Amino acid sequence: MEPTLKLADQICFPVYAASRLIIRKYTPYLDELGLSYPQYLVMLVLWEEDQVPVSFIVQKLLLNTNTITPLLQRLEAMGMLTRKKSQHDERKVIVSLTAKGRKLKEQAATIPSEMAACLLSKEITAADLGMLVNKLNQLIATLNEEDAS
Amino acid sequence: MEPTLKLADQICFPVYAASRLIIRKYTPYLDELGLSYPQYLVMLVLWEEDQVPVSFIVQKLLLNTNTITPLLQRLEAMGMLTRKKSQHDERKVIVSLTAKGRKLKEQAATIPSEMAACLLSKEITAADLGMLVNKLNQLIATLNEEDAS
DNA sequence: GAATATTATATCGTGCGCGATATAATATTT
DNA sequence: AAATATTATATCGCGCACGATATAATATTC
Repeated sequence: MEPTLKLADQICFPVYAASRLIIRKYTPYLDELGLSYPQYLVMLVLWEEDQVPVSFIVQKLLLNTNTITPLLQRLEAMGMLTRKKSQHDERKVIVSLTAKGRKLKEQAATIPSEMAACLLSKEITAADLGMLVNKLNQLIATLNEEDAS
Repeated sequence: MEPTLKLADQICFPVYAASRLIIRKYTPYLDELGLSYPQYLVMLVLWEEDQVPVSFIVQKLLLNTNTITPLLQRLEAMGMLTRKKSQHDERKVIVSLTAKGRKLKEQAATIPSEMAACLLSKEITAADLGMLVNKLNQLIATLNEEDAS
């Protein structure tokens, strides 16, 4: 398929639109937790691994500190986490969940399966979704390694 | 694959991250045109069909007027388009390209193939991209029709 | 045809995303 | 060990996205 200036032909727009629509679909569930979508992503990272430097979250979410720092400051103000300078290297800031932040994981436990149900349809099976995740992760890897150079 | 609270397992994050990384990759090309990515999308719509109401662009890009109106105002200030009330229905605002806006299409003509080249790799073929576009469009259709209800 | 509902667009406030820049701490070089 | 470079995080400014609300024009109902 020769790429053209038509909206539907390009990969960029479907990915961009799907991202926004999926996030919209998450919103009612996340409202119950009092989290925005990016805040939810930060919590997902910390629920997997706690007491990590800011750089770890930056790397996982493929965002920069100019986005992550304000996000963490808001989550700190909400009482979900703490930010404290590392003793070994005072440049690093270690992010740790509070009890409240850890507790929230239980409340979030049902979200993934509820969301998966929202995305399935006659045209999109669970296998399709798995394949999509797979190919998108390869695409991300390609785009990300070029960045490093 | 049973959905879990792990970042990598869910569809949401890969789509979100891929969207941002693809847009980042567009940026140097769009800088030459003096356009942001959302502004580029508006121009893509108008290059396909000119003299359309705001609602047409809203529908094509799956955005709302609270995003589109300021976007159009900036593009108008840049001299790319004009906004004029419809004579038949004064609620509608008709968006039309200026000569400058039409002219920009020529300069943008090389972007799609340049971008496609950026996204291809050992792991991602042109056929993969085609399939991705296809499945994402189905996903968008599913998410969008539920909205309408 | 006056009252009400609907439609189309605009405005406002908040939280991202990100390029550019700043700052402070550690590493490296000389 | 003083000068320089690098690393880790933070700040600033601007343009999206979007929920909530406003406003004006047309349609519909009574």
